[in-house]
Amino acid sequence: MDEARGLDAVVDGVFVALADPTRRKLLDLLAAQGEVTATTLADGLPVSRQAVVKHLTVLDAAGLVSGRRAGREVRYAVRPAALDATARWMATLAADWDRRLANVKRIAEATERDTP
Amino acid sequence: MDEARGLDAVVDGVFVALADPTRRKLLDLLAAQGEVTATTLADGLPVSRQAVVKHLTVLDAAGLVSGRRAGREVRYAVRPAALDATARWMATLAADWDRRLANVKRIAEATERDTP
DNA sequence: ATCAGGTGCAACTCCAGAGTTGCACATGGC
DNA sequence: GCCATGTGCAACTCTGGAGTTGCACCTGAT
Repeated sequence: MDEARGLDAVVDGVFVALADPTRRKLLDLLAAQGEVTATTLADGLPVSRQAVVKHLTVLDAAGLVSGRRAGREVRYAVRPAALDATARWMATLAADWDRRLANVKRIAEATERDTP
Repeated sequence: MDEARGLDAVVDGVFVALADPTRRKLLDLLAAQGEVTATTLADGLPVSRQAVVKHLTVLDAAGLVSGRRAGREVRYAVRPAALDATARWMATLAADWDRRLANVKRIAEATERDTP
């Protein structure tokens, strides 16, 4: 098991991770190439390998990627679970807002009708 | 109309907006209270009104909230559309990753079988 | 044994943005 | 007209994070 934190913590990590454009580009590359090393990823980006490693650490903490050693190199790959969980969380939230907005609108109209 | 930008720009704005905990708290309060002023919102948070106003500007740019004047005050409310769009975008992306991972795994196993 | 390519660690610079304070401007109520 | 309340604008501080550089440490290959 790897998730002892609450859903809120997961969601928070994902948002922070996805807020950076370099990290999103990194996820694009990883999704396209499968299992790649940090050095290879740095070749396709305008930043140093160290910067890539730091980003991968953030993405790993967010549960969006994971790396495994293979000899002298570490291959990283994408993990859809956290992204999917956050997507569902957001969809639920959006639906909740819709519901509340409908309520507020209804009440406002009723009040408006009483005091024109 | 209010959306002349691409979907990527919308998604980017939403991620940046949601990455900040104070802004998420702000959205919570807005969703709970319906239409509120910046001053009222600041009362329920450990930050100044000016900070709240800045956050509301970011949230507005992301399409997550909108404010309308009512006399001498500006009432803000939540807008589910951008959140929902981003949620769908993420869900699609997660599904895409799943698909790619299945492919990569299949190819890797085939290669492994050829060169044991 | 030696070399090359990859990783890990640490110290450093730099700037965007989160937050503050202070004041000027508008608007509704009295 | 006067006051209270809310908004808008500008300048300022300060911390976190993105990025860099330099070097030491492994590991696979020859």
